[in-house]
Amino acid sequence: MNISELADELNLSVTTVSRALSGQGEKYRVSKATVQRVLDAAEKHHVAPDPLGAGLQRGKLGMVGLLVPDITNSFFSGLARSIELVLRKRGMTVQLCDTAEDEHCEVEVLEHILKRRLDGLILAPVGKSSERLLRALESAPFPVVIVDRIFPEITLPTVSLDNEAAGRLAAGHLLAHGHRRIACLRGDRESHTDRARFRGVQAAMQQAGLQLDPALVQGAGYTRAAGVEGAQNILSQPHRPDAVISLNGQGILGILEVAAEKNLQIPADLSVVAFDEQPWSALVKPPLTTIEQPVELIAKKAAELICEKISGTKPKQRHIVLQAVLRERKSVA
Amino acid sequence: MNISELADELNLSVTTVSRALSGQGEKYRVSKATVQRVLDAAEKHHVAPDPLGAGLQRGKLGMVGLLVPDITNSFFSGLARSIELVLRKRGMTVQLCDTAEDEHCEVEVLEHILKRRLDGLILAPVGKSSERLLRALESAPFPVVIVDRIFPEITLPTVSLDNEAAGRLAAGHLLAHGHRRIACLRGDRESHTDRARFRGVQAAMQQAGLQLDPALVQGAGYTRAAGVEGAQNILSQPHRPDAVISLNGQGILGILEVAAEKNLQIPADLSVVAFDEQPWSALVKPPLTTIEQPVELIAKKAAELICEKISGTKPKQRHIVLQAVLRERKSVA
DNA sequence: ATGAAAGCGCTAACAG
DNA sequence: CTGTTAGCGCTTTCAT
Repeated sequence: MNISELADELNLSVTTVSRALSGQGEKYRVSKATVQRVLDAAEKHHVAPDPLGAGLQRGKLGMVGLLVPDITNSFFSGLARSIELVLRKRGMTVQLCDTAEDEHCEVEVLEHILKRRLDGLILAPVGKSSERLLRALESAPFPVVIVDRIFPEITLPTVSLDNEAAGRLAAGHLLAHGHRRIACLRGDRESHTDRARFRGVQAAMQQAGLQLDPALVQGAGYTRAAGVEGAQNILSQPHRPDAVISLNGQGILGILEVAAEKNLQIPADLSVVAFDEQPWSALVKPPLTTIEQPVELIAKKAAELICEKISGTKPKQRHIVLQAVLRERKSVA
Repeated sequence: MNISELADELNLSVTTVSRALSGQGEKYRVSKATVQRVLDAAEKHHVAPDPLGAGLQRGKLGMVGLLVPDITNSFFSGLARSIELVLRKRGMTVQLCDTAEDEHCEVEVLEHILKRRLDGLILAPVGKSSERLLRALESAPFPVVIVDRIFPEITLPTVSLDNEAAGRLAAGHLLAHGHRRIACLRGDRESHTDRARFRGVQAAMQQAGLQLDPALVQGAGYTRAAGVEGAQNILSQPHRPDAVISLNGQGILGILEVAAEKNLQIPADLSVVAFDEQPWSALVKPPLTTIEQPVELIAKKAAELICEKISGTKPKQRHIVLQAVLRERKSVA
């Protein structure tokens, strides 16, 4: 049953029913009594305005897309959860797409999504800024907000971490503990995020009058396999580091795996700081010292930003930058 | 630009353009040349049929809902990832909802979702089968498939684990290693899934002429907090168990946390088998022996089932039951 | 091989 | 305070 059948049943016009149901009764001066009558009948018959019809008419569907590189990564699943919650409260729904950390897949999905009708898109890019991606983004017929992995070419609104500060935080902590030979497991080096974090690490080192040994800078990508390979490279060096920073959440999996293989004790043989707090960070032995991103806040800001863009309000800030926090546990000695 | 503007530009009717674009050119005998001309122009102008218009006309939107209790739980994020992938390949999109393991929230979201237009819904229920839930489900105007946590009252198609066999597998493994005093960290006891797993454990014990000590059966819920509390209860018993089974993926977090607090060595002081494989299962010390669900297969089956139901094909089986696998590592001695 | 026209369910401008 | 009507963009009969 749809609202026009409901209207028939109540001997009202669709218009009135529509107005009552959409909460515009007040505005159009529908009598309180009528509104209530409509509401009751709608409740009774489980009738609600069909979003397709409404969407077609209004040019909006009440749905925003969420494109993430890997929903399996707890950072992104946390993000998804919070974003969905915020948007649901505002009566919007979320369409999920996972690009499997694959640049090619990302562009394809994006091009596909842009043709479909969405009110907005929150995009956590794979990291690289291919020309095709940028072109696809430019031609988006709806607002787009970028989270997490940003790149400078982009003029779209972004919500991201102060990655450079976070990098400094991680390296600074290690330096404060007297470590000098510090390794760095990077993610995708074309990614602005990774570069900023790395810059932060370098800056902290330089400030201490030190330099990173290039042989100890490894890793290329955000997959688990990439993490393992990078860790492998780092920990196979003849002159082993006494500390390592994982610049992304997947990397730590590689470090732990390889360290276990090589029977390296953490933190006795190797101190570790890992980006991204995970459900199990505190549970491994030793509990991991991490750089925690304010996931919920990022999600909230992104959701708010996209809502503002959708409703046409000029957002106060176009680029929101948030600070990470050091969660000190036992993996650094 | 929409297809009728495209039609104008090509001096064709919307009809023809629509037919060409939807691949029905053949069927309606649109000339090859015309089809190509339309395709080219569409490509050039980034035009595709608006799904809202098409959806309204056809009564389908090409979107299925996915309702999970906790996208942050790696079982569900794995599920989401695979489901989304399968459905995307079929040209469908996924609407994600997270019910935060909350029964109340689940019903609310569900009632809301049922009013909106979806082609189908894949539901991983919170676990309990409230009357309101069942009623909401019955009145669904589109096909629904239940995954993971099923309950007997339900007549809808389901994809789930052979939970009883999985329970037997876990307990059997412990018994084979000579453990006699076995504890069990349960999830939500009103959940059929939890009960089936528990039944399996009991069955294996009985077969060995043993019985579970009721004091060693703890836990109530699928949240992390519930896991911690249950583990607390189990490990504070005067007569401590020599082994424990976590009947769900969150529980193991509690066990590890409490075991660490109490300075219990695994597996020396306590052997552990945990349901659900996690990205970090192999990385903790000691690496965890787990009961692994075939997540991808579950996802694939569920996606296929919902597609069959949507397209009206009679599915071969209504209830698909899959087997878990024991992943033996080092947490049992 | 192509087109005209109806209608999917809704909202909003325009009456009254 | 309520109703009439047009039209959102599309697919699909029915015509030609």
